[in-house]
Amino acid sequence: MFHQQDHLKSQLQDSPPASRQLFHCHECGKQYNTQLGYRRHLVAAHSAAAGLPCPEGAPSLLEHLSSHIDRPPPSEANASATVPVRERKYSCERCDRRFYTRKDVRRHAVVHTGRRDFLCPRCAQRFGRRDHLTRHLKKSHAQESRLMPPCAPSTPVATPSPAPPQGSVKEEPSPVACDMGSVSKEPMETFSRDMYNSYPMANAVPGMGHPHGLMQGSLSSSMGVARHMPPQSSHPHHHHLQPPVAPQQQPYSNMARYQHGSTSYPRADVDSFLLDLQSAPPPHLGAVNSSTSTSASPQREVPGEGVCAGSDPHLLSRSPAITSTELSCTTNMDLGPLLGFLPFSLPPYSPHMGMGGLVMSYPPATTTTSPSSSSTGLSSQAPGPFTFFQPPQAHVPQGPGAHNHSQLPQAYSSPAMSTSSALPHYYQAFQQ
DNA sequence: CACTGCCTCGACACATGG
DNA sequence: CCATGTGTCGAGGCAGTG
Repeated sequence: MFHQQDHLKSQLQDSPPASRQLFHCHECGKQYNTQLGYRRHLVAAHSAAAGLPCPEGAPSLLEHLSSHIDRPPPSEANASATVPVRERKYSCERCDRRFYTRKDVRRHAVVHTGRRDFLCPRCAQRFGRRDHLTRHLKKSHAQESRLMPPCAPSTPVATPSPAPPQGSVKEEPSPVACDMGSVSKEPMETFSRDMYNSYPMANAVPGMGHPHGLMQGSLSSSMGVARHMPPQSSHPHHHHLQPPVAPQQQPYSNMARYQHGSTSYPRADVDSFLLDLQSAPPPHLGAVNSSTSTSASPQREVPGEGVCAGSDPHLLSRSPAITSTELSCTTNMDLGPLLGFLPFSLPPYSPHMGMGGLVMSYPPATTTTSPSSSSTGLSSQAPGPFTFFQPPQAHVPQGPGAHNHSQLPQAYSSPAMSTSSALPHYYQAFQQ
């Protein structure tokens, strides 16, 4: 019936996934980065010409589809005679929404909890579901991912963590999922895991209202990305581990988290977050130790990370100090060692730095002039923990083009060195 | 049955041109 | 300023797998 859709379907199947493929409109030659964009174009521009109009007279595809609501598909019309009509017999206790399966209800719970345990290692954006993060990585960071050297999946390096990755909390998926371990089928994903694994982050702080909402620290570690606690948490622990970053960096990382504030984050959430920025206490490792040692388990990500770290030449080439730190981090949350190995002193805490979330920053020099500093292409994007922690002086405002954007994940670029063109508008809004 | 991931749609934000 | 086009994300449906 919908020739265009069939066409699209076949085209999608032919297209390699996980890459930023283009969707070409054979009618007008237009290209789209997303399937949705292409489909919308088809519906809007070629539906009439292609004979898409529904036989029933629906003016648009969407309207046509809506006409089928509560009606079995034509192909199943006959079968429906013998198959009882499905009903949404599982309802959400908090909103009375109904679903076809219980797992859908559980997954739906995230809507109420507001938890966003899946953090993008590249832009610090958070997602409530793993598949959302996966999709985000594929869509938004596909190109960056391709620069990453594939992580040998068959190279078992790290000792699998005994702790089940996500099992503790079923109703509310633990942040652990961030390890992306199960998603590591592509270079990009491999990179993600690397990001997660380098350093454990301070996690749940007692009384923070995030019992299991541990931001598996590993993620932010190598990337220097702050693993933000869910909005509910009024005391982000990420400030426990505060790398010396330019004042603007933190706002940026936080900002990324709220880039879709209007829809993704309730106003209150944003407000509370801003409050955190202003009231965040100086990094305090002690708090981290005491609070994290019993809670969550950043270690959970260890397995995935270990694998990557072990198989990734880039990671192997890192400083031994880092390696040892990582190892220690995998077993406990004591961040003392973590900070101890830092080659530089942490900058004095400043409210302007916001919650000390770890923020990844690319050293202007290394990222722009020596992408090959490390043995792998990944180096240019994931130069290693040390490179992410830039001495304050490194963040000197630079003119546009001061660094090569094509080789860097824009999101990771230090705001200080980022030009207005390097970041989406909503990112820029946070750079003030 | 639970977990995972893909597909799809709706909503929103942003960019651009009139 | 507004309309339009496009990209992205939240969320639900559902199939595959163990």
